[in-house]
Amino acid sequence: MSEDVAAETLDRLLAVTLLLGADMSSHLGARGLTESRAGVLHVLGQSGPTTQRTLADALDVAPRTITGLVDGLVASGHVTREPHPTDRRATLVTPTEHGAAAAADLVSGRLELAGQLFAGWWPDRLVAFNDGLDVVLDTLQSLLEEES
Amino acid sequence: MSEDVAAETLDRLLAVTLLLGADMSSHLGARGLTESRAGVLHVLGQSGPTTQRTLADALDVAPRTITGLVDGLVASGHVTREPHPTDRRATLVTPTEHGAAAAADLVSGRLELAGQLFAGWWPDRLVAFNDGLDVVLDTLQSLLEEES
DNA sequence: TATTGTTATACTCTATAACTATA
DNA sequence: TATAGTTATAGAGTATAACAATA
Repeated sequence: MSEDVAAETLDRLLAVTLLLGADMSSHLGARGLTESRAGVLHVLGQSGPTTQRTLADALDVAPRTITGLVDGLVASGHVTREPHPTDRRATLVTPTEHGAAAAADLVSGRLELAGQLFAGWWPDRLVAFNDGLDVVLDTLQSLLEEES
Repeated sequence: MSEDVAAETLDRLLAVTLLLGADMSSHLGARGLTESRAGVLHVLGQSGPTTQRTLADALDVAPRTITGLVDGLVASGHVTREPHPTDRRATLVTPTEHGAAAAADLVSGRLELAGQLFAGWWPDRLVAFNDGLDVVLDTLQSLLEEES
């Protein structure tokens, strides 16, 4: 009985991830961004001009991948490559005005989405749902640590 | 105040989707499958031998994409291409024993994951969480319809 | 010797257009 | 004429290995 409900819940959770992903990437596409490139922009928005090596570590991705992502962001005018002031090996990736505006748009878009999703919820329900997500998050983290 | 909680909740939901995706694909990778190829196998498990055209419609993907996915599944021994008995244009994609076993494994793996995630939850909490997900699902569907 | 970022290469997924064989 | 599946081509993301320049 409870197992059926658990399976249903997982199904719903998976369906939510699908739709959430679709919604996010439709917003990104409208701004000429992809998910990975938006991730780079997001890190830049929080840390300011950043080394590609730092970006690779922050996004847990190979340095070569950052090269490609930054190539794309430079081509679309979201970002520039500047020489590092003290380390001549490194380059600093810096958002342009256009890129900073896009990053700000994404943040406000996420706030708007949060509002749309949870607007009609009375506080207790929202808090309970949030707690539930927290438990799921912890469990998933433990599971992933076990596997690795 | 409530807006902050909403934003936090969305953040947690996004974090859950990330970890869930990581967990799923680690299981898939262990079986030599990718997400899309597992989707093909899943459809085959439910419908039996299937035309590539039908697969493309079921997965909402271009026919050319199915060609690639089936190529991969044939190479990994999960699937065979058989001539269609009456329509010589079409090919029937059929799971091998290995493919059928992998599909069954994925189903039981998902049940196991559901158990691990929600095992310790008392029924009321699980039902409430499930209802919350349902609301989120409905809202997301309306949002996506608006956009398109 | 270690690190930064590159080129080279390869694999997966997706998509469009043009084409062949068949219905 | 329409359909099934293909080749051709392209772009996105990821990954490994080898390498140049610099620390």
